[in-house]
Amino acid sequence: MVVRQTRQRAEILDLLDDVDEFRSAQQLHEMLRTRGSSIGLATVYRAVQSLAETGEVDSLRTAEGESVYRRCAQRSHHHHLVCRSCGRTVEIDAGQAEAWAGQVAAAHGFDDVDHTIELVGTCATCRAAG
Amino acid sequence: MVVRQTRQRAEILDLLDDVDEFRSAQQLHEMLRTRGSSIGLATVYRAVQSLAETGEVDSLRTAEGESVYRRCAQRSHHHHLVCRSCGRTVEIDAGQAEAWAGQVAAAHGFDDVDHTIELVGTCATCRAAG
DNA sequence: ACTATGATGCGAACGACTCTCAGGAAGGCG
DNA sequence: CGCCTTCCTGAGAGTCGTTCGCATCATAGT
Repeated sequence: MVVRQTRQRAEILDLLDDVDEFRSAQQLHEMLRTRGSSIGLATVYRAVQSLAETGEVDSLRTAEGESVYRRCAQRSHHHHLVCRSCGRTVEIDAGQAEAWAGQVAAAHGFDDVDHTIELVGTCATCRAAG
Repeated sequence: MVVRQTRQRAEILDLLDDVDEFRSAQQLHEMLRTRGSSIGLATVYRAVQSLAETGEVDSLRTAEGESVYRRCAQRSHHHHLVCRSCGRTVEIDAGQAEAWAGQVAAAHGFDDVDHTIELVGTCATCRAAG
């Protein structure tokens, strides 16, 4: 057996289905506690990490260095355009940017190149709201 | 007066001139101590932060969430291609990728878009070395 | 030189995250 | 259905990078 089906993992996946923004393990833990769950913080950290490893959730690091998680619609590789104000997230395909990255890397003799590409801006709604 | 010229800041800039790879505040502190400096860790953190704010050094976050700093040749905006093995760093211009980012953001109604674009790979030397 | 004010260095504090370990519960087996 | 192995859980302690508080120091304008 590889990954055991537990109440806690189910609770986390349920919660992530209800949330559209990237959330930290701490936020998820607090939200679950508020919902009446007795889940522990360490468990949230462990679950969210293993979910990220298997690709069931996406993770990235905020500018402050905190890891945040989100259940994305796209299961395949993609990137994000996040609103710095409300957290609204758009999943984007970065084919062009990745092609460019590959070229640049090859031009300098680099192999096995990983890329980090994330976009943060202010969405139309938040701009209108001031 | 805005930024005072101190022995410690000078030591840090001198050190950064001698180093080509991105280094953490802790590493810089240890290197300075080894060189005989009596500089404090907090001072290194403070100096390196303000230098990053004024653009005198570049900073980025490692996958582990640690902040690392480097004095780059290019003073203008640029990105990095870093060797995951030896830390060798190439400064790259990401005009294409940035244009793409601007388009994608505009297409989704986002404004004031910041981008994070970093490339990590294995350089030719390290690949040859196995 | 004199002084105002930013900078320093130390240790304590902080926050995100991980580890330890005893108890609990999946899930395969008979 | 009950048993047993093994993995998972929860609480608290610990780790690690970073920041804060504060007394002292030193830079740079007068």
